[in-house]
Amino acid sequence: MKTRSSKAARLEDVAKLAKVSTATVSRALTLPHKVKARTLERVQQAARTLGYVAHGAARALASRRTHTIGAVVPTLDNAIFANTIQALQRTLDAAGYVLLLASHDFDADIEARVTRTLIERGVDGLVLLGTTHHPDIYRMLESHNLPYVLTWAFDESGNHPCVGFDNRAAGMCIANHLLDLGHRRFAMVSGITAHNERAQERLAGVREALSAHDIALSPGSVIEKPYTHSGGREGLREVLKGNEAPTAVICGNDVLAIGAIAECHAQGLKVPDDVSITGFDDMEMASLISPALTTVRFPTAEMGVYAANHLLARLDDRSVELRNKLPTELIVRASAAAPARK
Amino acid sequence: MKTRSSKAARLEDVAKLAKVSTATVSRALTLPHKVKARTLERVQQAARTLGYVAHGAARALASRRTHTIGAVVPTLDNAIFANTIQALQRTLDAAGYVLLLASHDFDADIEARVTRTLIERGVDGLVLLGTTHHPDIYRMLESHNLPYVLTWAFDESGNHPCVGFDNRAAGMCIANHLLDLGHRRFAMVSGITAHNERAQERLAGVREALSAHDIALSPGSVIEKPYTHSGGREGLREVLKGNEAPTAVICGNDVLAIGAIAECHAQGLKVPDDVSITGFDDMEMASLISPALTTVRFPTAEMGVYAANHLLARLDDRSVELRNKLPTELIVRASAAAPARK
DNA sequence: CCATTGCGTGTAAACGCTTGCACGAAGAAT
DNA sequence: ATTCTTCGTGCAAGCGTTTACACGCAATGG
Repeated sequence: MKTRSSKAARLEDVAKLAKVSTATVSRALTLPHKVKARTLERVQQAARTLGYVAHGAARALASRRTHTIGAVVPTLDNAIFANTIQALQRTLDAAGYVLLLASHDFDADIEARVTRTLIERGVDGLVLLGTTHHPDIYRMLESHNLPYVLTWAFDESGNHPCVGFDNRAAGMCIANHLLDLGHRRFAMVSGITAHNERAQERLAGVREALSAHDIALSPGSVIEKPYTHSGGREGLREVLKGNEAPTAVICGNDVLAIGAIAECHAQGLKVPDDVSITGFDDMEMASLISPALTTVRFPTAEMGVYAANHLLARLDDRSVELRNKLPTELIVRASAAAPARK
Repeated sequence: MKTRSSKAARLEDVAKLAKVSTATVSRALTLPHKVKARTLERVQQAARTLGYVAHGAARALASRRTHTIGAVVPTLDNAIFANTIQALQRTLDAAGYVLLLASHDFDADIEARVTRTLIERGVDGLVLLGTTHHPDIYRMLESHNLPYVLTWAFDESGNHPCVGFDNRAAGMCIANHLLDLGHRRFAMVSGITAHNERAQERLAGVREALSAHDIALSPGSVIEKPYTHSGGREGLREVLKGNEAPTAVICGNDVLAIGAIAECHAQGLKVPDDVSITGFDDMEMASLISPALTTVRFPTAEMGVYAANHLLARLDDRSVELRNKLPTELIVRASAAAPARK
């Protein structure tokens, strides 16, 4: 039963109907304990009959709060980021906040542009992914005094609030596992390392672990590809071209690894008999493909939850630890085994 | 080089620096062709030196436009929805719009609540998924006169703007394919059909195709499970319990199908030799698992693009067709084959 | 019994922008 | 030269809230 015909009800309409001032209506709706129970009820009743829905922009303008958090991610096409975002959104929603989402496809300039757009839209806080960002981004964050938190990476410099884990340690971890299995000839199908410290760190971790065994990755055995299945397929093909075929191929994430495994199948290579393949992320699919993927599990959903709570706390002027390093875990499955003796 | 110390620059600051009125600055920034080239340049220069970023809420309040589009999806954890959202966000971004995102985990009440929240935040338009929604949602859309578009389903009633495809036809299509292969004993691991016309329609389509061959799905051979891998695994187990084992199991989407195939592997059943498995969606993973999945391809990204353009057109007062039925395509791969002769 | 406190409410001034209207200048038409 | 447009700009009135402050009243304490 709509009472007004042309336009949506405003605070003033509710006030009139409840025979109180707009101030009281405003308080009744946002700080219920501040008004007498009797008034509260009248106001609520009036709001209900009018189908009142607050005008967010007006509210934001007056209160200088939008109750909106922005998130900028490389892409949602990778299920693993979608996972973090899903957790983030859920946690924000429970606290009455809404998520503004943007993606940039691993392009630093686009990232700067969309971040600006989000700030312009008045987000109360911002979730970014990774530590490497366009200087403009950090500049805007600072000049707007905007709470933010970096995810998916742990900022060793200590300059930025962040929640993440040690990508380098993860790289070392997987490399050591393969070394333990007896592998000595390695290749890596990495993600694009430019502007992506996650990819850089994983590669660095691998290199570090290998060098402890006096093994170096030759230039031809490190291929950078976009984080897609076809990137994994191509990467595997290129890595095989080298003079000495690797017995283990470390992929920059599970998507690449799954692509690489598919390519092995296509080429008649047996995994792990002919070649061991590993990933990073432990996305759900990792356990479902065959052979099941050996990988490193990252706390994707936890990061979303933590990022949300971190920002909510700061917006509430509650104190929080600025940085949070979450644990990772080596997940041993079937895709990596001891190399065939030759 | 920040010029102001404490607070962000406002329009007035820019105006002062450029020695024009705020009106002119506003116009220079939003309707550049309305001001003289010389003035425009002065204003832009001033805006740049001050690092001016418009205040979205104020702008929205005055112009009654937020340049924000809301989207409400069941979940992002299914890559296939993430795919549509990714395309949606990209298209909106290109037009200067921003995406407010919410999810509800297939809960109709949560959906109504978050939709309300988005409307409250002042979205200019709304993208919903499916045709079945809480009456409150349609009520709010109407009373706020809010442009919206339904996706992932084609509204046969003709009451709603939509972009989607014929889920029932897709169901018939996959069933007919299996019938053509010679299957006669079927089971279906469906998604939860309550409040989900997509799941209902696919099931109905399957039933319709089978009944043309005088085959009926017994109650025990239709299992409803959440759209998760483990749902697929459990579904397959339960479906196998019936007195007559099916030679073909139609799964409600690819996620269920992948789970079902994994369960077959776990049980030592060969796909497709012992049992054929099919899905819906043709998510990327469908072609990468083994056996590769026979499924029906849905135009997921196209829906996102179309939904964005549809809303953008209406917000621009350009005319658009209200409904758009996109084609689907049977993708024949290895997971379904002729049943073994017995 | 008066002063003090606290509570519930109203008044009105922001909040930072957009935009209808008015105005003057300059060019076009008569 | 005079009138009519057109163009570029400024003035100022909103847009729909929140919130500091003021006010009146009741309860409390001395």
